[in-house]
Amino acid sequence: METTWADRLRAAGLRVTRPRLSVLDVLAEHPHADADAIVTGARELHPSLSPQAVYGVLKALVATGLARRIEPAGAPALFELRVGDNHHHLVCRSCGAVADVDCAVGAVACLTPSDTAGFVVDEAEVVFWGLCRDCRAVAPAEAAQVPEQDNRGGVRA
Amino acid sequence: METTWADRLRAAGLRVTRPRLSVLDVLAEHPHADADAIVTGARELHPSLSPQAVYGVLKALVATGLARRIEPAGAPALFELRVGDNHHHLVCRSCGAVADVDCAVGAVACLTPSDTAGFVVDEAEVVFWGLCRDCRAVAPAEAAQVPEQDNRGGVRA
DNA sequence: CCGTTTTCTTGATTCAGTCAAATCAAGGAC
DNA sequence: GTCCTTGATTTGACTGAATCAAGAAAACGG
Repeated sequence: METTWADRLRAAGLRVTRPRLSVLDVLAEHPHADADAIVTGARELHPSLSPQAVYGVLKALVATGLARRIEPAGAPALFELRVGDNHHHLVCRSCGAVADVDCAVGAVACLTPSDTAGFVVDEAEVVFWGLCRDCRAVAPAEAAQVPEQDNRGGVRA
Repeated sequence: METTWADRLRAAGLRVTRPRLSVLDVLAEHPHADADAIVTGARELHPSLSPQAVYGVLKALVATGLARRIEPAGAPALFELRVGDNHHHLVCRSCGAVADVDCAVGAVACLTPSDTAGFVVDEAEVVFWGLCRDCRAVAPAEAAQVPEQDNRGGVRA
């Protein structure tokens, strides 16, 4: 990695602090971590780190575009460092695992709703819901009737 | 409307109760109401209605497929009665207004991510973010730099 | 090394939503 | 029509994510 996290923080007009580097480190290792996981992970590098500090750091990172916040329905917010590359997400209904997926073929069509109802659209967010490989393996029978999580609606395949 | 709400409740195996009819009434009038708005609205028809009752009713409606729950990032959950017609949503970053949008041309492509990473996808959820007509009119200057809500990331148009 | 400014810490608070026990009503049986 | 069983609602306490505020600490330009 040529540009260090410290460089990127400075470039974004943020001071380089230990909590911020710790959080960035955790995010680099766990690309879709929630605030709690980040606190736990970052404490290995900076034991005195408080949850509020993490929230503050994440807010700063998101505000400056270094990180992105994603909020899957029914789960705490997740944070990721992949920004500006137009990717979407696969979310497992069972375990909540998240995987990145590059813009699908035909994605451009997604950006042009048939009727914008007067809205000026600046972003299209796509979330694919399903079961990850592990959860399929663990509970293939329950796959048809996902427990506690049906009827989120939307486009059915 | 030929089939009444009472009929639909019975068809779904649910008892016909005043709280449920009140909630359905409010949802019919406000197609994207949050729990709080539903409580307020339903109390005009049934003053003693408690918030927990509304949560219970909504849970039952969602579980039986009579209603759908949508959870825009950063806002309380909304509920709607349009189910099973594969529509998506336009959400205003400024005021939170939600509008329905029928499946865009090319929507089928949305259901086929280029790489599913081992997931079995059963649903694709699409949310279009932008500014509604009213908010554009009120604050055309702030439109470029949306207050308190930037960097949600995703596909940029 | 010092001072200013940003950032972090500590603690309290909000808000959406859930859980559990007790009461009450819907709708079938009689 | 009345009783009874089951399911729904009420009441109240509780969880968990996230935010706010005030003081302490650290970053970094001079």
